[in-house]
Amino acid sequence: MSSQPGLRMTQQHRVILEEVRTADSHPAADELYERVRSRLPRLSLGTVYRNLELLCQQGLVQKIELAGSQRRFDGNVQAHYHIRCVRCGLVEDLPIQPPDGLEDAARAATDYEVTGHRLKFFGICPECKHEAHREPPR
Amino acid sequence: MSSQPGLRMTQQHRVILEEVRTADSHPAADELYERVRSRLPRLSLGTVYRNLELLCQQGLVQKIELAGSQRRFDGNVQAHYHIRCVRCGLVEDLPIQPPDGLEDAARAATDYEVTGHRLKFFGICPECKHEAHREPPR
DNA sequence: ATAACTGCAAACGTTTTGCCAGCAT
DNA sequence: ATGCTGGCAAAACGTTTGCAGTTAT
Repeated sequence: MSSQPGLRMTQQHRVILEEVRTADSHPAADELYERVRSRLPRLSLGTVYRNLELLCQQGLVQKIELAGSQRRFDGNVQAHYHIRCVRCGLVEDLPIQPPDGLEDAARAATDYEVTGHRLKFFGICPECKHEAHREPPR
Repeated sequence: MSSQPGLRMTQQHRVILEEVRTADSHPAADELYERVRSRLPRLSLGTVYRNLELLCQQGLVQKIELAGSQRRFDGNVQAHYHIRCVRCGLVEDLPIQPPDGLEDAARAATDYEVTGHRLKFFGICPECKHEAHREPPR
């Protein structure tokens, strides 16, 4: 891997990637920071952000954009959708197929050169359904 | 309108709503701040945020979440999708229908109580297609 | 009198940046 | 020697909050 000119695969780079990939939830930068710090205690938060940005550019990690709250990251770069619990903020993968002809419908409706889409569902996770009353995410 | 107990329709409230609705693009809070300030020069940015929050709660305005950049607001609260230009950041409405059975497919794939979804397309707007090289959004 | 709202400024949390040292090439 | 990278700390950014004064009920 890492074939771009002048790109070094450092320890930090590798460990951060490993941790995004092994995280069960879709971690935010500061959660990742904690996780990686247990392996590289001198790591700085700035480095986490810098490396996540690099990993995204290399297509090894995906940003999950949800403005207003924190950005989250996903080590699974296959096309897939997410569902987010509106109570606790948890984000999970949702293994469903892209609807047929979705982007074609978009192309028919606009002059944009359509390059992709993002589909996110909202709902209440099983745990929150049962724990009736909880603190909202933020 | 405005029938909740203890909710006042102030000048700021009304003008902010008018400006979200008349804005051609989907404005961010600070763009709105500028627009409204040309009509109410002493208005503060805090008031813009507070009123946008109220307007969202009343269902008169919709937040468009795109983390990493700013939050944007939409005076059109009908169900509709958006397309965003990956070069210049412009957000426009996209008048297509929700795919049939989309949320049902999600329900089948998860234990969440699915309450909604958000679908956003990405692409390159006609203007950017022609102006070949431009500054990226941020 | 009470409660809702405003302007202003300070505080907040997240992300980005500048700087200098270290290390791989 | 060069240049990418890291740690650290400061800055920047968008957003929220506390406060004191104002206005409508």
